[in-house]
Amino acid sequence: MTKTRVLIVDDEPNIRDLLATSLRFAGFDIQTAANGTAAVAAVTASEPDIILLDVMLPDMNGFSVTKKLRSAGIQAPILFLTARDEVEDKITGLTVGGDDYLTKPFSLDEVVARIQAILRRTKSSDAEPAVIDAGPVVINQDAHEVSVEGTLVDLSPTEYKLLRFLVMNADRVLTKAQILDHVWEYDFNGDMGIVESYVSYLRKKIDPISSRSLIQTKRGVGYIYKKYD
Amino acid sequence: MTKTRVLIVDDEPNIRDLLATSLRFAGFDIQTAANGTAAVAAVTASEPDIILLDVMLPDMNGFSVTKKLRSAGIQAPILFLTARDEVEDKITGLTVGGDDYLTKPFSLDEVVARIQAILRRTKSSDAEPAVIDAGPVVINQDAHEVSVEGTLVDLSPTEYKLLRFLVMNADRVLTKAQILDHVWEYDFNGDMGIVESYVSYLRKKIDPISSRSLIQTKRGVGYIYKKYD
DNA sequence: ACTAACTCTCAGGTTTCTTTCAGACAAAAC
DNA sequence: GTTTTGTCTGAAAGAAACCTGAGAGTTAGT
Repeated sequence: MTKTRVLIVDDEPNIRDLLATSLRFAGFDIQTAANGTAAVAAVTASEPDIILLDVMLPDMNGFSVTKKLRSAGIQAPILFLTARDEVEDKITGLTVGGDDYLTKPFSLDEVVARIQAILRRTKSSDAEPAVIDAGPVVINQDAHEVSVEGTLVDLSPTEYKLLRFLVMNADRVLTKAQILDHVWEYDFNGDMGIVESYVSYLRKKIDPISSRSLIQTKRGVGYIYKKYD
Repeated sequence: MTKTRVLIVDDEPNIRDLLATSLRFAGFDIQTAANGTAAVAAVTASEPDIILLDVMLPDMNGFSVTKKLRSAGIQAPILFLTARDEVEDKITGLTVGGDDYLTKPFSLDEVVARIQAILRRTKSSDAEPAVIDAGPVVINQDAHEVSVEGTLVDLSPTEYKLLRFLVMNADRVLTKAQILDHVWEYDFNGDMGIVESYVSYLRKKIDPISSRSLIQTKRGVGYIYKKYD
C-alpha cells in the first residue's frame, strides 16, 4: 500500500514546516507550496490525494486556487485553513463535496483527524476506521461520540481531543509536553498544568463508569491509557 | 548495518564532550556543533539520523534552529535539551512529530533511552526493541512497566532507571561509580551510598517475587544482574 | 442580553520520591 | 576470635510531582 499524498499550501513557512513535520510523522507523503501558482504547478506534477489549502494566499484567494485546480481536472478533496475571523464570508460555498475547513490556530492532532475523516468520506481505501475500539473506551469519530464500557459519556471538545490522543497512543506513555503539543492549538503558550487539569476532568467523567483506572499517571514521565489491565 | 548518526548541538564544551563520549560508547556515530550556524552547516555535510539540540544557544534559539533545519529539508527527529527553569516557556510547540525533550541536568542512561525511543517511533529501521527481555525481568519501555516472572512491579523513577541500567548490562559487574555516573544526573555530587540504598529498595520489591536473588553483590567491586542462575 | 458551558490559571493539600545518615550486619583479614 | 572493612536497611527531613477545587475570563447558544 502506497502512502497518501498530501499537498500543503500556505505562505507562512512556520505553518508549512509544522504541518509537514507532523503529517509526515503521521505517515503521509508530503509536498508543499507557498502560493497559489506553485500549488497549481505542484498538483500537475504529482496528483495529491488531499490538499491543505490556506484561504488567504499572497497571490490569489481560496476561490481562485480552487477554481484553477478544479478546471485543471484535480478532484482531490480540499481541507481549507482559515483564520478565525475570516470564516463566515470566505468559506461558504467552498466546502462542497468531500471538502472541509479548519480554523487557525488548530491542534496538530485535529488536522490529522480531519484529514482522515475526509479520506474516509471520499472513497480512499487506505483510510483509518471511524471507530477506535480500545478496550473499555470506544470512540466514534464520525459521530464524535465516546462510550466507556458501553455507556455514552458527554465530553467537552478538549476532553474529547485529549482522550482520543491518549487512546490512539494506547499502551504508550505520553509526556505532558507531547500531549500539549498535539492536543492544544499550536500557539498555546501556557503551562503544562492544564494537561493535569484536563486529565483530572476526564478521570472524573470516565473512571466512575469503568471498574479500573483508565488513565494512569507515570510519575516523572507522563500519562498512559492502557487497553487492557 | 551502519551506525546511527547523532548530531550534538550545545555551546557548553563539557556537555558536548560528556554526551559525545557516552553516545560514542553506546555505539552511535557522533558529530558535534557549538552553535546554530554550525549545526545548519553540519547537517548539510552529513545528514544525521537524530539531532540533540540545546534550546538556548548563543546565536539562536531552538525555534530558529529547528526552522532553519526543517526548511533545509532535514527531517531527522530532534531531542531538545533544556535547563529546568526554561522548560515552561521555551518548549511549547517544539515536540512535534517524533520529537521529544529532556531537561538538564539529565542522566546519561536516560539520554540513550530517549534517543532509542525516538528512533523506535520514527521507524528508523535500526532501532532497539521496546521490550527488554532479560530472564525473569522484562521491561516494557513504551509503557514504562517492569515485570518479574510475569508479575507487574511498581517502581519509582529512579528505581526504574537503575534496574534498566543493570538489566541492559546483564551478566556484567557494574561498579557503584559507573552506576552513579549513568543513572544519576551528571551534576549529582552526593556519595555512592545512594546506590546501595536504591539497590536495597529494588531488592525489596523484586526479590520476594522471584525465587532467586536477582541483583548480586560483588563485594569490593559492585553489583551484577544475572539473566540466568 | 442573559445564561450556560467551557477554557485556563492558580494555590493549597496530598502523596510519593529522594537523599542522608547511623546502626546493624556480614565477610574477609589477621 | 577479634578486628577491620564493606554492605544493608530503616528512619526521617525535605523536595518534587501531582491532584483538585475555586474562580476569572471567554465563548457559544437561546
